[in-house]
Amino acid sequence: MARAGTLFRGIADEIRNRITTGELAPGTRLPTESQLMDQYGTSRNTIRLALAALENEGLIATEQGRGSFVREWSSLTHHATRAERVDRPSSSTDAFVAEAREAGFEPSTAFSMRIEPAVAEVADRLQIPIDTFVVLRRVVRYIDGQVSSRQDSWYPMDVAEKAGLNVPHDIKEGTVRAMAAAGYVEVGHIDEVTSRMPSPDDHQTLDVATGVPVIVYVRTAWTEERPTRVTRVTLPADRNRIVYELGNIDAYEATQK
Amino acid sequence: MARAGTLFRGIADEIRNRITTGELAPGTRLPTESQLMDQYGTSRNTIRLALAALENEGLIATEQGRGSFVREWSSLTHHATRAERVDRPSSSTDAFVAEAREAGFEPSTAFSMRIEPAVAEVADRLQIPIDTFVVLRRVVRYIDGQVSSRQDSWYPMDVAEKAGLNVPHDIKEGTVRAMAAAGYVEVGHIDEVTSRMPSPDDHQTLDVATGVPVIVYVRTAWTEERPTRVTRVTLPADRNRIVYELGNIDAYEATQK
DNA sequence: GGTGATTTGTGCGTATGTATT
DNA sequence: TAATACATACGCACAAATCAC
Repeated sequence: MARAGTLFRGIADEIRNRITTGELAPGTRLPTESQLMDQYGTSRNTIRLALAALENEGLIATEQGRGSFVREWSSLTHHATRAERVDRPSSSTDAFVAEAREAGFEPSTAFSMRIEPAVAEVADRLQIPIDTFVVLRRVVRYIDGQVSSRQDSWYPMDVAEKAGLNVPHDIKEGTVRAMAAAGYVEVGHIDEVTSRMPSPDDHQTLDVATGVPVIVYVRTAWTEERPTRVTRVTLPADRNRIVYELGNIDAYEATQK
Repeated sequence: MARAGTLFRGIADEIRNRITTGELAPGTRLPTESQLMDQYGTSRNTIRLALAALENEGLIATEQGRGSFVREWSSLTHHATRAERVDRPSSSTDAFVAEAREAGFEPSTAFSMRIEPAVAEVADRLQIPIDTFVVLRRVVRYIDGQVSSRQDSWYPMDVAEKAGLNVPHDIKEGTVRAMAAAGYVEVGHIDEVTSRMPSPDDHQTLDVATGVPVIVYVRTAWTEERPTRVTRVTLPADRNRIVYELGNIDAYEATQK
């Protein structure tokens, strides 16, 4: 019962302990605000400060009319190196579907395409002038109806046209393979991984709650000649992790047996 | 002036707009709570709800007695693939120092070592029983006196002894090279990248503010025979990004000229 | 160096709205 | 419909940190 300097922090500490020790398991409902007021002999305001602190740490979620609940952080693996490897039979989407089904979930995807002027983030990486038109292909992935990730890929206009990417539907063999068939063979890429709190817009489009950051990685891929693709993947951190497999994977898998 | 459903959200929206449009630049001080009360004709409580929302989005930082300020998100690059490459002359620490100096900062590092029983997170990855003793080597990196990252590496006892890693000081040639010299040649690794809100402990040890997530990646490395190392790097997201360079980097660098 | 003014932090109370049960 | 529970908004007081003089 180590009460910290202030009342509400002390209360938050105690509840946090009960969560991290497992006494309050994920999904468990916390006592109501009234009960906590009685229990700690404080005002409702103080209780709400404590609960707000825990919510912003991603530990609990409060729902109007229902109560506060201990939040669960499951994690589906996003294979950053496996998804787009040309020498493997699975395309990016297929890897997601396989992973989800294996974990016992029902995956689905929504696809869209549009042509837009390149913003600085994209133009710089593609080495083209800002506002040059580019093709944006978006894939939103769902798990059991909830958004799992959003993936935006931008292609230079000429590359997209020659590879047939400027079409409003999914490409079964995968865009990387379609580009390779058109002569644009990717020989490398750079991934920039960052994390931030969701904007109000993200709360809607990604269905991500308060206290849960999003992971963002931006992949710039190129051929021997020039950059040909920028892909940005945005993932709610409470249900995703990114995995990079590098080097001799077989040696590791052998140790698992 | 699109006021959302509630007062404090509408106020937060307006201030957020002034920040994202650049009208309020990083470092700028916001109006005081009293001024905002007058400006919006609301109670202090409502103003504080709006400011708290912005703080938890990582947009502003409030300091007792001073005011609220627009937060800056700079980003130093953490080279995940470059740091430990054996075929390059720089060790992990050196890469950090070079990167920081190049960006005009003054880097420093603190090192420590201890022997401890392996927790599940480590034991599972090293394929050893829980509570088996392992060597933990910790590197805390600083930029201008502020923590930039914390790196913990765990080694199986026998590996650490043969490679001379169970010593309480830095190893100049790098631990990966020292292990290779002892016959433990890494042939691959897996990185698991996640993000979460800082715990109260992180707030202290990592000097990370409210509304700023931390990025965590756990690297499991192995030789042809078995896992030999688990490294966990924890980075405050407001001043770091992780970069993976894969494939033919030279081709990309050529396009930059 | 100190004092008072300013500014945010903590805590109390009350009332009403809205979603759920 | 009624009761419960969280959300929003008002008010007040004092503490703690900072700043200007």
